[in-house]
Amino acid sequence: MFTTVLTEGPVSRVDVARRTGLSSAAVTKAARPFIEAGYLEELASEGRTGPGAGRPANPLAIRPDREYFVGVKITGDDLIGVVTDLRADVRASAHHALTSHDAEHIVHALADLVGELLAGPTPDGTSNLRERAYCLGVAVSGDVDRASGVVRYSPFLGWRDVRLAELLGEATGLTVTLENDVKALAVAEQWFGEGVGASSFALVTVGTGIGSALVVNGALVRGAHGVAGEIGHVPVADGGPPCHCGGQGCVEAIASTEAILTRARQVAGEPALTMADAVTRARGGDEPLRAVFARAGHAIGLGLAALVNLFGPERVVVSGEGVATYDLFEDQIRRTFAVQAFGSAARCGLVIRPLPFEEWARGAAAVAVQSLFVSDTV
Amino acid sequence: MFTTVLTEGPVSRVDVARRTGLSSAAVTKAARPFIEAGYLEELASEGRTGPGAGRPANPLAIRPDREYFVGVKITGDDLIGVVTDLRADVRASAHHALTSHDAEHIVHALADLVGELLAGPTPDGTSNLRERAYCLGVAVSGDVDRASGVVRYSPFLGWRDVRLAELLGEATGLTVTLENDVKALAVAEQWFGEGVGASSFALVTVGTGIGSALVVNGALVRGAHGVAGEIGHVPVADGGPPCHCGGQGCVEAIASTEAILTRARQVAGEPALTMADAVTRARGGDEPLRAVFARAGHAIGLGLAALVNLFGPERVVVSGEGVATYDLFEDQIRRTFAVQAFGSAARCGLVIRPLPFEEWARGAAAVAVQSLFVSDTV
DNA sequence: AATAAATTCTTGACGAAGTTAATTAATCCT
DNA sequence: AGGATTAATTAACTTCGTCAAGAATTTATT
Repeated sequence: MFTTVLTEGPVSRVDVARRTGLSSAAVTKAARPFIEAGYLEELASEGRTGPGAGRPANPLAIRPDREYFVGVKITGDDLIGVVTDLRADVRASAHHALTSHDAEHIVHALADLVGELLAGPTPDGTSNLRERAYCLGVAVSGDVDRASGVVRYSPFLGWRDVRLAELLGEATGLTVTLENDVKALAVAEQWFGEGVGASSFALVTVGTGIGSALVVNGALVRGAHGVAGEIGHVPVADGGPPCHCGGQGCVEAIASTEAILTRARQVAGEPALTMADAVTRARGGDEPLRAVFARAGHAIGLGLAALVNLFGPERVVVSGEGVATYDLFEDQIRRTFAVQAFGSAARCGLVIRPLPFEEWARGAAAVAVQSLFVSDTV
Repeated sequence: MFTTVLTEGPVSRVDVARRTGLSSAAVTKAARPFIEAGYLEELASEGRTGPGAGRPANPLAIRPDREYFVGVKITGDDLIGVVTDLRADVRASAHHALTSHDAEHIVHALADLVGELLAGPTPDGTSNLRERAYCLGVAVSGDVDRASGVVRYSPFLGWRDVRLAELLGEATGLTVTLENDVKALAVAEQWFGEGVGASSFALVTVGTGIGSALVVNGALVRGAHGVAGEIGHVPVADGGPPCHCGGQGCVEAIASTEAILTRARQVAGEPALTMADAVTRARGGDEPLRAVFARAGHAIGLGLAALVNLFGPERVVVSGEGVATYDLFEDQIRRTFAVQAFGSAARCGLVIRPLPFEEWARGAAAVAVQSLFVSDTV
C-alpha cells in the first residue's frame, strides 16, 4: 500500500485498491497509521477527475520531508554521499577523496562524510538533519550480502568478508543497509525511475565495467552464488578478444571504456591516444574511430538481446558513465537489439541515457528508504 | 506446507517447519485437513533418526494414489498422453497420431485419448480412473497464457488465440490447465526432479528447437510480452549463420538438430547424409563430423554461460531429444561453460541428460498436479 | 527404577491483515 | 429536491499465522 503511494504519486484509496488488488477497506485501514505517523497526507479532492458523478476522491500523497535518508557510494577513489527525502530526491551532497582502501580508514572517512552531510538544518528548515535521518544506505561494487551486511568480495577495494554494515552502524549511529551498487541503482529505478509500475525490468550500466541488475516479479534477482546480472561477461563474439574474466568475446571485453580505448589506440595507431580525443575525433567524423564505438554498441546490443530473450523484461534502462558519449553508441545498440531480439520480446521499452555520478549515491539512499518499509512488498 | 511434503518426501512436521520458516504449530494445523482428505498420512516413527534423546518424529508422507492426473503433450504429429499419480509418476500412457492441425480435430482426438487413458481401473485397483482423475494438464509449444487457458500463438500448429482450455474442458469434463511445453517440463523438474529444493534453476531443452524455462525465487519467469527463456535465440557467434528468427549466430542456428544436419552435409560433402549416419560416423571417429557436434556443444555452452551469468541459478538441467546423442556434445558443453561462466556462477550444478519423449507429457501432468494446490506456494 | 534432558507434536489464546456488507459522504445530473 | 454514482468508513467476521504452555515419547544419568 505505502509503496504504491510512494512510487505512483498521489493516488486515491480506491485507486490504490485497484492497483494492488486489495479491498478499499483494507487500504483505508493500512493508510491510517502512515497518516498518523506523518508519512502520508490526504490531499483535498480536486473537482471532477472521475467519470462524472460520484464523490470525488481524496488522493493520498507522500510527505517527502517527513524523514531524510543518507546514501553513500564507495568507489575505488572516493566517497560520494547524498541526503535525500522519502522520494529519494537529492537535497544535499558531498564527497571525500580516499587515500587508502583499508576498511578502517574507509569507515572513518564515511562516518566523517555522514557527519558533514547531517550537520545542517533540514531542507524544510523545521529541524536539524541529525534528528530526522536514521537510515544510511551504502553501495559498493562486488559481491555484497545485503541481509547480513557483509561485503563478501570487492575486487576494487581488495576486500573479503568485511562486516561493513556493523562497523558503519557503530561509527555513525544510523541503521545501515548495504547493497551492491548496480542493484542499489536498480532499486532507485524500480521505485522512483523508469521501473515504476513494471513488474520486471533490467538496469544495465556501461562504464569501466559493464553490469546489470534484474527485477523479476518485483524482486531483485540475486543469484544462487551471489552472481547475477553479469551482462558484461555474456559471450557475444565467438573467438573475440580475451576478457580478464578468463573468457573470450565477453561484452565487457569489447565495450568497456578500457576496451574501447585499447581498440581505438590500435585503430588509430597512436598508443597515447586519450579517450577524450578519441571521442572528439569520432564525433568529428573519423570513420575508423566511429567504427570502434559502433562495434561497442553492437556488442552491447547483442548482450541486451541475450538478456531480453532470456527473461523478457517489460523495460530496460541502459545507463552508466560510458553512456555519456552515447551519441556514438545509441544507434548501433538499437539496431543490433532490434535484429537480435526474439519476436515480441523486442517490444520491451529500451531507454538509453547518461548517468550523473551522483545517481549512484542516490541508489544507495533508495535502498535506505526501502529498508524503512521492509514488510510492504506490494 | 503440502508442497514441501509432496516434493521432499516423508518429512516430520518440525522438519517442514524448519524448511518453510513456519512455526511447528502452523504445520500441525495446516497438515490436518490434508490428512483428513487423504492426501497425506502419518508414518510410524522410525527408531532413533534424531540426535539422540527426544521424542521421535512422525514423518508426514504423501499418499500418491489418492488422486490421478492426466497429462497430454501436443506435437505437430501426435498426442502423447499419460496418467500419473500425485507424484507425477507415470502409471499409464498412450498416444494418437494426428492427421490435421485443425483445432477441432485436435480437441476431438485429445478427448478420445483421455477417454482411452481413463477407461480402466485405477493402478491401485480400488476404483476406476474416471472417478479419481479430475485434472488435465496440456502442454503445447509456443506462446501460451496459462491463466486464461489460451494458446496465443503456436507456429507448429499454425494457431492463434485458440481458447484450448475451454474447449477441452467441455470435451472431457475435466479441469484443464494449459502450459507452454518447456515451462511444463520445468515444473515437473522443479517439483519432482533436479529442481527440488532449489529456489532458482533453469531447464534447457535441445532438439528441433532450443528453449529453456527459468525458475527464479520459486516462480516461473513468464516474460512481460510472453517471451522468456529463448536461449535458442541468444546470439553467441557474431557474424555466425543466419537464424530463421532473423538474427545471426543464435544458438539454435548452430546447435538445433536441423542446423547440425545441414552443417554435417556440407562438411561431408554429401547432401543426402542422414542424421543417424552422421551420428554413427562421428562416434566412429570421423573428425570433421565430430567437429560439427563439438561446435554445437560449444554454442550451447556459450548460451548456458550467458544464462548463468545473467541469472545465477542454483542448478541447470540440459535435456531434450538432441541430448540422446550427448556423448558427442557433453564434453564440449562443459568445457565451454567452464571457461565462460563468471566467477562462482560456474559452481551451479550442470546436469546433462537425455529426455524420454514421455517426459513431455509428464510435464503436462505435473502442471495438472500443481493446479490442484494453487495457493500453496511454499 | 527414578529422574532429568531432549525433542516432537498439540492445544488454546491471541494478533495481524485481510474480507464482505452495510453505511455514510460528497458530488453530478435531471 | 431527488436519484444515480462513486469514495471512504465501519463493523463483524475469516484466515493464517504466532507464542506459550503442556503433553508425549524417547535417551541419558544417577
